[in-house]
Amino acid sequence: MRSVPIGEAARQSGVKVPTIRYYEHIGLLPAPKRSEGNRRHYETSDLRRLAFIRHSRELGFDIEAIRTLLTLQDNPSQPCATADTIAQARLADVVQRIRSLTALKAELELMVEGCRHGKVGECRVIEVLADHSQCEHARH
Amino acid sequence: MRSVPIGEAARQSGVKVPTIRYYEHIGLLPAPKRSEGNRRHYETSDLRRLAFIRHSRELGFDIEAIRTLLTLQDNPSQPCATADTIAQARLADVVQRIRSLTALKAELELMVEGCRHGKVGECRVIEVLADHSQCEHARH
DNA sequence: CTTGCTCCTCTAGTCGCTAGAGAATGTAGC
DNA sequence: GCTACATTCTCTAGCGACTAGAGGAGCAAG
Repeated sequence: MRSVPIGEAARQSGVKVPTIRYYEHIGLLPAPKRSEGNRRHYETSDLRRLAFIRHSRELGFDIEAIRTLLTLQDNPSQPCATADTIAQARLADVVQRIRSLTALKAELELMVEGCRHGKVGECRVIEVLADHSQCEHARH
Repeated sequence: MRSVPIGEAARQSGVKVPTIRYYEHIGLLPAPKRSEGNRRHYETSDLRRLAFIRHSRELGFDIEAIRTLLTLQDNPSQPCATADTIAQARLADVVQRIRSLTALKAELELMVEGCRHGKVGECRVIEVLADHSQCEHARH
């Protein structure tokens, strides 16, 4: 149980097999040792790195950001300003996204509520889509 | 001023020139008339359709949904159940997205707040990324 | 008639995977 | 050993919704 094949790594990390290979391909995950039959075998350190990547992706960091964060993790004596900046940028992005989605939600709700389930010709959904000015309150 | 070239259509609609051509290419926007010099010229009806597409994209509908919505708009005597269903599905999606982004926001805030701006080795940002269990409260 | 803008078509690239083909390897039961 | 099946391998191509760039033609003003 020192090292596990890719399927087991996938199971443990929650990252799909082709995605793990993809991460190796783009240089995010180091190429692991191979068995005699040319199969990848992952050590605990690889699995940790994979978990880091997965968690970062879940939080919405893009691959380049993760690349930077991993490099930082590999150099623990550096100042963490870069990591902080990346996280803050991501936070700002999330906040912005929530804002615009909330505006969207209000508008979609109005559309859906306004629909009287009759003919398309009188449908508020279609009407609003055709005429942006009908929903100026939530500017987007 | 009956019909306008593609640049002007872009300006009026807020859709970029290559995107307008792309919409034509995928059959979302009908191919407009051409001038002698082979330039596209858009009528008011094209501009209306383009505005519809743009507004729909802003609201996050995907191209296939917009294709359906446009077909509905072209047939106003049909029942609008389909339009309603599409809008409701989109609303449900937005609501879900807001939920998960809000959880994410909480987590990113904790990370960023926890960062003491020292070395990477003690940085909470990196630490949390490496260890998902440190943020179980917001399950994602 | 030249300058500079707009427009044309076409191909290829973006991001982060995902799907599928076709072949080899590993494992469990008989 | 042999067979069946699961897992793995490499490779290429596709997804959505554009975006970028090459290389060329048209057009309006000075």
